[in-house]
Amino acid sequence: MGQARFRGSFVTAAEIAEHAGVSRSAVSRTFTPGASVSSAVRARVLEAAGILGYRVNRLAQSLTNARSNIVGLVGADLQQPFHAECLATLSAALLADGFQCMLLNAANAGRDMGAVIERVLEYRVCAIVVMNGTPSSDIVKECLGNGVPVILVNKPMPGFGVDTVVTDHAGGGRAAADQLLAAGCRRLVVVSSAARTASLVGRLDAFRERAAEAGVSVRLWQEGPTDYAAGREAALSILGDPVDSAVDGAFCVTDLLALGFLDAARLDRGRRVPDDLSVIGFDDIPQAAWNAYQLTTFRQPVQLLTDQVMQIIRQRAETPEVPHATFTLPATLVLRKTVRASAVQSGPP
Amino acid sequence: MGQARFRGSFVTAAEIAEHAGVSRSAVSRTFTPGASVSSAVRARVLEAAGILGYRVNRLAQSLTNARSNIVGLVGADLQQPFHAECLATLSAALLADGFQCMLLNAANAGRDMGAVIERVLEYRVCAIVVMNGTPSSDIVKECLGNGVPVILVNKPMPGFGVDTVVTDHAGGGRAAADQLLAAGCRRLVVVSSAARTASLVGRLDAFRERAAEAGVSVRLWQEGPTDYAAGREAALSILGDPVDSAVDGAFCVTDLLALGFLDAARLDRGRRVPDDLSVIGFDDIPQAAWNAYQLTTFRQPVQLLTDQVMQIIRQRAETPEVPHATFTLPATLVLRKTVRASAVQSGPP
DNA sequence: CTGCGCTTTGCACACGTGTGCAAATCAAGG
DNA sequence: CCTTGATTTGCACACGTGTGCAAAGCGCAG
Repeated sequence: MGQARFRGSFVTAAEIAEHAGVSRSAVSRTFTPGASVSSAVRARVLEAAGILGYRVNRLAQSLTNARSNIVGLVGADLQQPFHAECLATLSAALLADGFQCMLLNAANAGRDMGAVIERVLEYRVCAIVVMNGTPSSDIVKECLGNGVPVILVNKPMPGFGVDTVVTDHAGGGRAAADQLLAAGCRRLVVVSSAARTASLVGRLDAFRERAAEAGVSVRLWQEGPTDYAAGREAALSILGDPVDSAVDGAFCVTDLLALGFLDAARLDRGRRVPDDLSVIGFDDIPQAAWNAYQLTTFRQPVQLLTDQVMQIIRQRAETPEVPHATFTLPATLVLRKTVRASAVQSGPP
Repeated sequence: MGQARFRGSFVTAAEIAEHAGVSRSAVSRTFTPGASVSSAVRARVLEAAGILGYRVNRLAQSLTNARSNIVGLVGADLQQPFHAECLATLSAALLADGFQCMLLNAANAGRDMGAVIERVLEYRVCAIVVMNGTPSSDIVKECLGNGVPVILVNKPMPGFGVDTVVTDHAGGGRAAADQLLAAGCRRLVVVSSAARTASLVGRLDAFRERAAEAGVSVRLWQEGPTDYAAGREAALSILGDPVDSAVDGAFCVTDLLALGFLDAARLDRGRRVPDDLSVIGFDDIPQAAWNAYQLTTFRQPVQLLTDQVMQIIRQRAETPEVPHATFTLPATLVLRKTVRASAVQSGPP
């Protein structure tokens, strides 16, 4: 390759044109699919581009289009298994479809998730996907006002002009109650966190409702963050309590909570799972399948969620005016070994 | 706010200028720190910008600078706990320092990690950070030729004009051997994967070397991927083998391997850890601290690695010509409960 | 050879911003 | 009032690209 590669700055189309003895337009057209260039010119341009190491400048390119093909990906707690899986899946899908993704880590942001969204707006992103967390309505309005579609994952904001892709949390919550009831559990507890997230509340409420229908009351735990340690705290407290310690079924609204709950129940409180106590989680993070846990849980359809998000992005790119919608995708039960087999369905007659 | 916010496209500086009755230069200078604008003009510009919802177009801005303040973040296996932690920490640090990060998920890329790097070069990134995986030397040369600094994490490429930030894998490997030997283990195994990554090999070789110095031979396992299931496979095979089943100390070069190894050793092969068998991991992923495992391991200094990366980026932004270097940061032993306490240091006389 | 239609090429403008340079304005001292 | 110096303002250009439009080239039938 040419020595020009080590000049310390990027090569422009004009330099390629000069080197190939053609006009700059010819260079531009060579790299524009469907443009009209003779094969002779195209060949000379490509040769020069190869020698000099030319790469089209997307910044300049996006300037004329008034929009880049960058998608802003907003999320918090990225190191958490479920969020990491969403991020990995989404970013892979975006790249595969020719988009670039800008990652907006709203970790230390707390309530000012808007601050990071504001910053990515400056890059004229063609869409913003909020993987978790709650953006303020002001910043959402600003995005929409600038023609940037906003796609929320697991965070319904009805009537806001956004597209929403959610797991059927309520369906999962109901099914969780059904499982525990079928397993014969009659002293139930639902373990959540202090975060009143729509997805967590959706699971929780549906669970309680179903249990109520069956005439079973449910102890409620909603304290601390949504992580392993909080799950442990819950189990230590509940199973150590003279009144509540008789619980025989726990629905933890998150796998992380469930795994912490399991560890404390077994190791600190001496419960046998599933013989003394059945436990169900939600998300199906990789760790739930580990042999030390074998957690029965509900799998969020991450791939389907991602596919739907991609479809919305493509859709809005060409037809921005299509009405906004909410897409609900089912959570599927993953039967492992933390729920007692119900006598009726597993035992032979 | 004004109705103009719902026009469906971005507002330009020219429109602000017209609305405020000033020149476009005045608008530009208002948003350029240190530029010369009277407070009266600035106030009118800011008011108009607030009403119309103006955001400077970074794409156009970067056009003149010939460089954006976007940093390319390249990595594979993003959903893996250690990589997710690196990603979360790095992206947070970049945002805090005023950079934007473009995420390049090389997941399905296999060997063509170069393809994603090529694409991000088109955005005139001001640096590329490779969190894991191995970029081809060609693509690295192209980055450097275009004046884009390349920073490799845990992946030394000496003599390539790149900056490198690595954990002291060899130091960790040696210390791991010391720990197991001090615990009285004499039949050692080191569990790795088929991936001959520099970091994994570094840990492995140092461990074997130290063991050899002590006159202890080490069984070597290097099969499959670097994940939980592979760790399980290793334990099932090794501890089921009539010859090798007497091993009493295992160094797994990754926590994921270690946790799989632990589960299979305890649950499938009936070993008591640490009484029958001591296990050490590497990385200190969050799951290693969970009560079901309490894995003794080595913590990679993710925050220090990140700090160092940020320092290099800032450094190269202002002084590109500074010589390239490799920064080695220590791994720290995290003592938990999977290594038998050595009689000499813990028992009273 | 001429005329016609199609393909290819180059010119010139647009995109939105930063900034050097000169003009204009302002403050202050004589 | 004038003069001097400092500050502010606007003009015009540059950044690198895509593309409409007209000119030019080419192939082919008449």
